[in-house]
Amino acid sequence: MARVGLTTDRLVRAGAELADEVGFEQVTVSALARRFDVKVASLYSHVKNSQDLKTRLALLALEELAVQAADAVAGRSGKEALAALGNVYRDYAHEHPGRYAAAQLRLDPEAAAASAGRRHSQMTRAILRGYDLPEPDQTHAVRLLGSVFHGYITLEMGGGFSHSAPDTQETWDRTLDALDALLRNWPTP
Amino acid sequence: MARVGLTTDRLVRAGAELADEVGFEQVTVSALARRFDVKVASLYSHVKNSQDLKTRLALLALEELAVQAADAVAGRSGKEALAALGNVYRDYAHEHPGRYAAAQLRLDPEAAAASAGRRHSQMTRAILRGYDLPEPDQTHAVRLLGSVFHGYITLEMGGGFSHSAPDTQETWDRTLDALDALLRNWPTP
DNA sequence: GTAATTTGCCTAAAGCTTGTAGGCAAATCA
DNA sequence: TGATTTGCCTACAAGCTTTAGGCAAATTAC
Repeated sequence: MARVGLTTDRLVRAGAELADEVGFEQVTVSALARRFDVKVASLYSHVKNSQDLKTRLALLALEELAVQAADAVAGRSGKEALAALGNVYRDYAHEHPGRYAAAQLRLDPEAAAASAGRRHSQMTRAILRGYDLPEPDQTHAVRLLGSVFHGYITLEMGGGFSHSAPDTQETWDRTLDALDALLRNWPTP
Repeated sequence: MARVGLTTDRLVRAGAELADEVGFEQVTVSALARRFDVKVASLYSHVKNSQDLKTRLALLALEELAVQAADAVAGRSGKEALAALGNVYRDYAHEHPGRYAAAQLRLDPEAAAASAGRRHSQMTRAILRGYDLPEPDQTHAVRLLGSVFHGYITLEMGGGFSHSAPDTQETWDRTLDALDALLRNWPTP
């Protein structure tokens, strides 16, 4: 019996490809075994269970996103930085829909702590330096930006904006304009 | 063999309760049969298949949400209307997490057309009457509001805002303030 | 009120998924 | 070359989905 050379890492990377091809929901231990032409039980030496596999996919996606986000934000500020960060998320979701879905998986506290999650919020916080918001408004703004980016991408990819003009790219551009304007004129009650 | 009196409607309503209790993902034909103390195959006379059941749950949730939204918006305008609409979505998600998740199900075109989806976007559009935006900005704003509401609720419920002060109610209030300010000073390039 | 028809829930069975236990052979190490 | 570790295997149990066909309860007709 020839050995295929399975490793946790190869499984996770193949799982990510599979997710992008057929959707995160369809990533199963069975499907992954099929892809390596190997029996299902063989995977359980490398991955604890289905949940473990999905968590690893989420961590991979969060990590990839954090790297790209850091690169995009570096050396930019103000609206340029804002747009760069938003585009990273949106482009990643379009290019890797399965991975992006994986990144939304609800992680248990330990996994969340070990994830790139904190780097993401700090990236957003870094952008806000250009807008000079005092605390706690800065935290509110971080959450608002996260909401808009994530909500927009989810609705756009879910077809929520289909069936109506104008096209979504224009709305995205105007959304970034709107966020920039909002941050520059942040309301203080 | 006593008959339980299954109907499609009772199944869907029970499915909605089940979804709120254990999560939309855990709503299965099996679990529903168990809840009625009936054999699994019996459900297939009332529901085409698992997908059909989930679609019906989504339509129920969209309908309930549309009714509540219409009621909340009626007789209000401006920021009051904006907050009322946002609160309907957010409160519904907190009270009926499973149903809210169901409402996010991607529907096939026919189901989408028969859904309350259009009423939702028209409700948002109605709110914008108080802000006097010209087309196509109005459409952009509809999409932006949808993104913020949906994104915020998803992140809040997914625990994305946990582990950090201040509390989410405050951020929500400030988010509504920010959206109101943004719509009153909508940037035109 | 009884007979005929419809309808509701049943048993049975196949196929797919997750997960565990134990085994044999290939790779690695002494 | 022999001993040990490791990788993928077979076998099996249990849960979910879906279809086919059957019997009995409810409904309708006479």
